Amino acid sequence: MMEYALMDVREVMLRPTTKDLAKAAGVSRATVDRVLNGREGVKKRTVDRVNDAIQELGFVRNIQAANLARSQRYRFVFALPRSGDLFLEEIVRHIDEANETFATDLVWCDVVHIDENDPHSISAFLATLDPNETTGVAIMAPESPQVRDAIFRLQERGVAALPFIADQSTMEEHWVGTDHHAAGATAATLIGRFCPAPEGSVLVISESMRSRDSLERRIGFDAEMNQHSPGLRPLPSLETYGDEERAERVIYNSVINNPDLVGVYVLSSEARVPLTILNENMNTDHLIKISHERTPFTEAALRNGSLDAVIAQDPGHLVRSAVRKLKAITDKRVATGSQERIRVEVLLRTNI
Amino acid sequence: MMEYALMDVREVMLRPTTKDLAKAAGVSRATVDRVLNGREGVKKRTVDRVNDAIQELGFVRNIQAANLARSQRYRFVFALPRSGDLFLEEIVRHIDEANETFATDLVWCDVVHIDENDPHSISAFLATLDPNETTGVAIMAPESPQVRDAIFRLQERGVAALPFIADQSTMEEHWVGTDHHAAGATAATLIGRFCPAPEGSVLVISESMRSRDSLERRIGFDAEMNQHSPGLRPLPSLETYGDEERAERVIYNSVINNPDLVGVYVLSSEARVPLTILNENMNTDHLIKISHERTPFTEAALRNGSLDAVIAQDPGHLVRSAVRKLKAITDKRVATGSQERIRVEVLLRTNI
DNA sequence: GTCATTTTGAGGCACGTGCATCAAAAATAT
DNA sequence: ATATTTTTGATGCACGTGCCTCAAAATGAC
Repeated sequence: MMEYALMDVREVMLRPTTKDLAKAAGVSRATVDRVLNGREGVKKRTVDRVNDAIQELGFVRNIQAANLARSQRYRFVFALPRSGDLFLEEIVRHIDEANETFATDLVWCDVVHIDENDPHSISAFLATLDPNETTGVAIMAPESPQVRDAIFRLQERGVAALPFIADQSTMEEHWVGTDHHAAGATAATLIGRFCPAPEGSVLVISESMRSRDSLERRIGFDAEMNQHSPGLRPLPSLETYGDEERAERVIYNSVINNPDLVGVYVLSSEARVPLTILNENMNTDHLIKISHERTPFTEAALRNGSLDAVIAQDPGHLVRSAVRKLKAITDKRVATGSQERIRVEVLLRTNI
Repeated sequence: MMEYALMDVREVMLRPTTKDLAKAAGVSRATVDRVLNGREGVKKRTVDRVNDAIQELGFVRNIQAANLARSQRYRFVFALPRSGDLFLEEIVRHIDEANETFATDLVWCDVVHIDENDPHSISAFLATLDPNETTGVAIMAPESPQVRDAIFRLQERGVAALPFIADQSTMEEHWVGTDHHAAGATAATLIGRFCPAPEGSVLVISESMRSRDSLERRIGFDAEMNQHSPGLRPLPSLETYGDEERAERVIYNSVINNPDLVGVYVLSSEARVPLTILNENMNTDHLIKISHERTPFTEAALRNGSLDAVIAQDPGHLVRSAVRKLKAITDKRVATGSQERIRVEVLLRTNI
């Protein structure tokens, strides 16, 4: 067949340079430079001529060379909540890994811990960032007017900003995270299909229902339950507020008061506390249990069967996607492609 | 709290250059160049001194600058089977997308179709590749001595080679794909848990069982079934050989002869033919059906409920990982990090 | 027309590395 | 010691772009 013989003998198509652009547009390299970098003092007619030439030649700026020329380095800050959360630990671990992955791209990331419940201090922190030493910030913080304004001012000063995992509704084009509604719905699908009996009530446990992602997961969960598992009855969300004693009390009460319990959905990213309570103090082997995020704890729980499924977002992917997006913003590119969509992953014992 | 005030005031740590290296090692830049690029005629003592300095300074070569200097470009070839397979079409689509994603890295990928069943022609094709115009090849072809040897000769000529999706057992360090055993086991887990009844037989359909991945999936599937769903009885694999008439005949017979059928597992990446046969000609709504790979067909089937789950590997991720690995081999780096592990994904209606 | 102003061109250095040449120094052989 | 060979240094250009300066040309105002 030898079909490969028909392959394009690709004459080594060199990419056009600014020199080629200048020649094609009939201007000097200095003018090309002025247009490319948006400098003042170029007549509209000339700008158009250059842009036409860009189109015609399919010119793409060689970013490596540009970065070299201006010794550009990227220094990104991840502003994360201070917390013992295992999921956050994973995130930090992957930021370290990203520092190796992106070393050749001259990217360096630092982690700074913020007080997620104090919008004022977050805003103050963002105000301290100097565009000369910080290229961009990935911010994981709940929405608030102060934070929103601080992000806005940050961008005006020329620092790229990107909501990270927790979303800021004002800038939905730019953010990194999963579709919480779909995640909740997927938890519902799994509980619905894993339950041997079509009837019973389902416990929903969360650290808090104040954040937008918790609410959206809950809405997705309920919608899916109602529509496809009408026999199952999701109970009102139990909130633990990160307090173990309180968690133990409310969970215990709820299990006692709902003898028809068939499943448990731990909605927040910290699954260890509620699951430990359920497994150690009560006989809940027969319950279908689903939680969020891959951590050493949830992995072990999947393996030993005390957890039936985990809905996860890949922390490494989240971090890398954030870095790529911040880099794209800095380079004034559009971060493109399916690569930046964070999947709602389903983890079972067999595909950890 | 102002914890951020404690943050490292990072004096803009510039990465050391070859100049710094030369000074630290007490040699000239020319000698540093000789050592870095493994040229002849440098005394062992001097080589050691330079390497010590590299360690000490933590020198990392600036690949962008290096590529610029030698106008390096990467041209990779994806050698894929010729076929109307929807999964392959997705792969090709993502190669196109990767050409945009990696444009700024001076990477270009071409697709070449090979005859997967003719090792001789594959070997002949690989022999035509000129290192001057082809930097590396991702090869999706079943194992065979001819192909193995051709890959070996290719590498000797200085062309990077990477088994793609289909694995070559001789080079397991370098390959891109999923753990087939885990994929099969995951299919078994899902069928086991989705089935309302704990008893019955399960149909396993494949285009062919000659390839290693099919065998491994089957082994993983059976092992998981035996251990965790002892009541379910997986039937011997039905092979369609890509022949629709044959497929219709064998599937029809199997459904008739096994009235206790509770589930179907379509093992190969082409799910359209068997699923269409099942859905159109027989009443199989009550069966749990699972297949592989995300394609427009499987997506639609998940949405309309005619398919219960899809075990998938992200085609975009596969392609990008292959590109990154080929690039790393070319740059003589080690492709590092969790990023290169291809996950066994579970797709349900709610997380497509 | 002259003058001021805006727009453009020409040229050069820098970024960090690869690669080449030629001379100087050091090591080794005779 | 001298001749030969091996090892090292000095230097310079190239890659594609950013950024700077100074002069030339074009344009507009009067």
